[in-house]
Amino acid sequence: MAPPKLTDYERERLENIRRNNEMMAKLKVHSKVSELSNRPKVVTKSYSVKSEKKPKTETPVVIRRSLRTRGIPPDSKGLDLDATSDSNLLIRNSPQKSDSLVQTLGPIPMKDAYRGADSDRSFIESLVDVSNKDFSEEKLNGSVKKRKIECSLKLESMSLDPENIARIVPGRITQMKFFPSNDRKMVVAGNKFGDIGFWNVGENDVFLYHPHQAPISGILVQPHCLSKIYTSCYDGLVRLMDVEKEIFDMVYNSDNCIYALSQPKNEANCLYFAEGSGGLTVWDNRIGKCSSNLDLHETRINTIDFNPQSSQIVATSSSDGTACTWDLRCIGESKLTALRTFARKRSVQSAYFSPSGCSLATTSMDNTIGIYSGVHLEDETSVYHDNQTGRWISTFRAIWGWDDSYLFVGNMKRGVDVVSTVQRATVMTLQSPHISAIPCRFDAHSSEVGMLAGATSGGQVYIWTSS
DNA sequence: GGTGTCGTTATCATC
DNA sequence: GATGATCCACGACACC
Repeated sequence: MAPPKLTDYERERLENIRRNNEMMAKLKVHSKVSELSNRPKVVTKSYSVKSEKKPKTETPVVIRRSLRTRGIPPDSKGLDLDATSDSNLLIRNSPQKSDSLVQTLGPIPMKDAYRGADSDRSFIESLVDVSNKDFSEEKLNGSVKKRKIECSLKLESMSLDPENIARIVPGRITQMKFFPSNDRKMVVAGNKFGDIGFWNVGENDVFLYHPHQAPISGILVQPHCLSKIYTSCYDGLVRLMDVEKEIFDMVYNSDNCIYALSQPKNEANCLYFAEGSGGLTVWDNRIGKCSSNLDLHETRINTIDFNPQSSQIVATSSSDGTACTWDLRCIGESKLTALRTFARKRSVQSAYFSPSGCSLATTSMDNTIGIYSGVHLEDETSVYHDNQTGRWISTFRAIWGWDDSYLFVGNMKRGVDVVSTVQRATVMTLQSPHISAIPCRFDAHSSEVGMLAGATSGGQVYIWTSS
């Protein structure tokens, strides 16, 4: 088959991509964190390219738009799996679709997605090893053991060791998670370009992959099999990174953006993702199909969170200005109605259940953090918090710590505000001279009390620890 | 009510 | 230290 004819514009962009890839290789994305952290000043300076000319453009952002949003009637021919003829793919700043730049549908070998200069073999083998080890121990101890956390967090003891700072991906981090492992302190982060980076906290190596073409909207490390990691993306795809098979498999492909990804505890068979304008899609892995497609909100759903005590109860937050709780047992009814609706004055960026499942915390663009408690979450408290992040910083989302006492949320002065649910106020701010940007996305380690990861729009991850 | 435009915000590489 | 590029979040506003 003859190669597609390219316009000057497309040739220029391909050349940019090639230069970009060369730069990433020379940068040694598989880099030494020590090089970053040994600097006398803040670590953000460390990603600069020494004697390298940076390409002007990054990998193009492929945006999917639904037929509905483009005012086109539904396609009667169904999904066209030939990427080169997929008219739903638009390249930003490009007036026409480009055959060479559209995303790959189907599985991508990890070796093709890898962006590091050195081999990722050690990373792959260690992840497979630790996954098997964790799984065997779990089987020995009786499966699905719920790990009880003795929570005795002293906020004052939380500190930021410069060794625990790394730039994991280029550009803005949109999602970041700890591996749900008791002994492994591994962080995985996704950025706006569709990259996924891995960092073993404290170690030197960072491993970067490029499985998606647009902002990463969800990362799910399977708790009972750490070598399987689901990712969702604005490009409309859900992928499964299977480290044993060494591929990024394609699970789901949509014309709509996917804004969030979630899964109930101990329920590996189903995936829930926020699709398009207010939709919640339920994907059943056993049959490889959607089992439900629910229209829950007027506009995009930003987060999906399951109640830790009841996997049938889920909370959604939406840009329509509400957070809602839902009972999925009623999913068969003609129209699912919310158990409760929590109305805010502006869009709601997150709604998370507390570790006990007894409270719900929302973060909204109306500059509040809402805390709901009581048997039916009827008791409402609003704590003022400046959530005006603008377009360059990922929106703030207050997360719970290791019990129902505290919430952690970034602030515009490069600190981490700690909100006490008892005092109903911000009681402390974690700060450090080592922080060079605003930490906007957070995750609390599942078993290590006091280990909190914060991610920035510059690709850095900061790990606070408690002594 | 729907659509389009614009202002706001921070980070980082380059000069 | 100053400057320019970034660009898919959101809300205000104008216009139809």
